[in-house]
Amino acid sequence: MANLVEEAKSSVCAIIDAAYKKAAAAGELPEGASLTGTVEIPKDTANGDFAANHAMTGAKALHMAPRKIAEALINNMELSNTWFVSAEAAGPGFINLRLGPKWYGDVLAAVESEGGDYGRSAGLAGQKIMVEFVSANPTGPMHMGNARGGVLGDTLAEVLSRAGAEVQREFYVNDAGNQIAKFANSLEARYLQIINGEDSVEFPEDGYQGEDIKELARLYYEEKGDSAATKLPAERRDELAKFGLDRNLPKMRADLERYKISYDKWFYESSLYDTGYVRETVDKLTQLGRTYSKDGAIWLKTSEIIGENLLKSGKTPQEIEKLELKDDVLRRANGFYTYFASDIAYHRNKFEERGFDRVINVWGADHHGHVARIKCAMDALGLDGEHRLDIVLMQLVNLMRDGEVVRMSKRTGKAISLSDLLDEVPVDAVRWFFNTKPDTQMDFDLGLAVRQDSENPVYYVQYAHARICSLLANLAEEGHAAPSVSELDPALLATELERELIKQLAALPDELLRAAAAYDPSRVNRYVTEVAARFHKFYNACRIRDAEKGVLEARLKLAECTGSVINVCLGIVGVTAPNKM
RNA sequence: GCGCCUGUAGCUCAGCUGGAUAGAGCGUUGGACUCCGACUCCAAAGGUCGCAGAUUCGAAUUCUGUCAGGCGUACCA
Repeated sequence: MANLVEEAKSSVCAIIDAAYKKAAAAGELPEGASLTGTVEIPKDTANGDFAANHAMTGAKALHMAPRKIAEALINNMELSNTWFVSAEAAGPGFINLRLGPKWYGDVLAAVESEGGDYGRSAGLAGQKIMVEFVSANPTGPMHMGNARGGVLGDTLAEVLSRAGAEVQREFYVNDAGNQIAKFANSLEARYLQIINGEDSVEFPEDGYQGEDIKELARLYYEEKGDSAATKLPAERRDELAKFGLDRNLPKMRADLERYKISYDKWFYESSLYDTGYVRETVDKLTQLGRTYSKDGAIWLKTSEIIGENLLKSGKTPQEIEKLELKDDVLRRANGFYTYFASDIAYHRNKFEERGFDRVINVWGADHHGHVARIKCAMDALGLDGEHRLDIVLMQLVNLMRDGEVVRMSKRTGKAISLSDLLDEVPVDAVRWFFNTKPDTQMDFDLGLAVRQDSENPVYYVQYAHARICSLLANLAEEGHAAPSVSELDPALLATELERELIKQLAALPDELLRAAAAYDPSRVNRYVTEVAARFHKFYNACRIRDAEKGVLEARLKLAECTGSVINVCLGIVGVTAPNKM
């Protein structure tokens, strides 16, 4: 679990701290101040491998010019027995330090010894986190939004896990409530139309228009004949809905599997009703004084709860007034609970019954009106939704065909489903493509996707991996195996390109921590693309086969470590790392 | 109206906790294997960081205002 970048940065701070004490003792700098600052990696390596700004931030406290402070610190700096070989003052007062061979060797040693676990850290150790994603409506096939959400959720979960958290992936099956009633009504209409003719039954106005509904009704008819036509409508609808879900859910599972997503748990909304948990949760809110009755319905005092939170965070009553907060119905006048009520119960279950410290939901941006409400409901239950429930809102995907937007609606019947997409575009390309920052809108042009061969950076990265594999295989045949790091002299990796590549390998642990902290797994794409780029540059400029034995082996080792890191990263994104292409 | 998200090169996007001359890919133009995989590499051209103020040694980054686009604002889910 080594993080050589972090360790080097702390080392810089310690070195500067020691230098300050020595300089103060020698009377070169005023005593009694504590020098703090940040250490960063300069864009331009002409400015060293690490740059510290301690002299600049300390200028006021020491009443001296930053540049003078930097010089005094450097004069009193002890670099022997550190990773660094030189330090110099630069620019307005930066202290720039340069790494020596030992550090580069230590990076390769970490990659070698940790292998597939390289990049893991303990930053989130002890945290039990749930990532709930996709949770597509089981009444129809999954669409492009689900495709994006699937990659985001799955990759985010992986990144959190590698940052040390205990992560569970969950799919919430909305197999209850109003949309299931609509599903049943639609199936019933199609079924009766098959038996009695198109015009015999009017299709429900808010029904699901899709071809898949007709298909399910047809399947049911083929299996059961017209036996259900004479049954009581309620019984018939229940049977049809069950039939539909029993076919849709396994298909979803299979599509997701093909997409390389597997869940730890499929959680059924209906179970919350079966056990009375929804009612109990609403009752609890009532006992807490957070509901009221009006027009025959039960309402949650959303505006009151959110208002209290905003007051605490420093908003004025006037500002809150302007937001025109509204309350929400939990139980309708007809006696049925709303989706909101069951969602509150579901989230309460995640925290109270299953003990997650943190819960992350990946939602489409069209659900964002729901975010504040569900958090506030958790607050009302004393579950601190504000801090423990995070919603990743993902902007929707515009599906394009021939430059025109295709509307993604289940009801138009024209939507391109996830399985259609995977028929047209390789899984590797789709997973890579959808692993982008959640909050940007994106267009997905099917025509473009098909010819996404050489244009897609995923192939660039995969090519680097294949190249490394074949290099290792070829040289092994010639009797050159990569030695263990302990057997090679890292000083032989002396060119700028080799060192740039090693520095990039060293950055993985930090990169994964940042991706986890920002809920932005797309950082892995950019990171590994840069690994591949630096490898290609190195490979192009540094011959391996014809080099002197020590150099050859050191470079071979570097290639092997690079391949290992690429393999780890592609694994996180869910993309294959081929040995040849 | 109100709220959330987004405006950086022709296109798609990076840009860390405010740091040094704002970067990459694609596209365009030109170049590099008799050589470990040319699905690669090198180079050039391309910028009012939406706009206007404020904060400070220093702003694409923070704050305020403003313009543009997306989404939301149901006894739907």
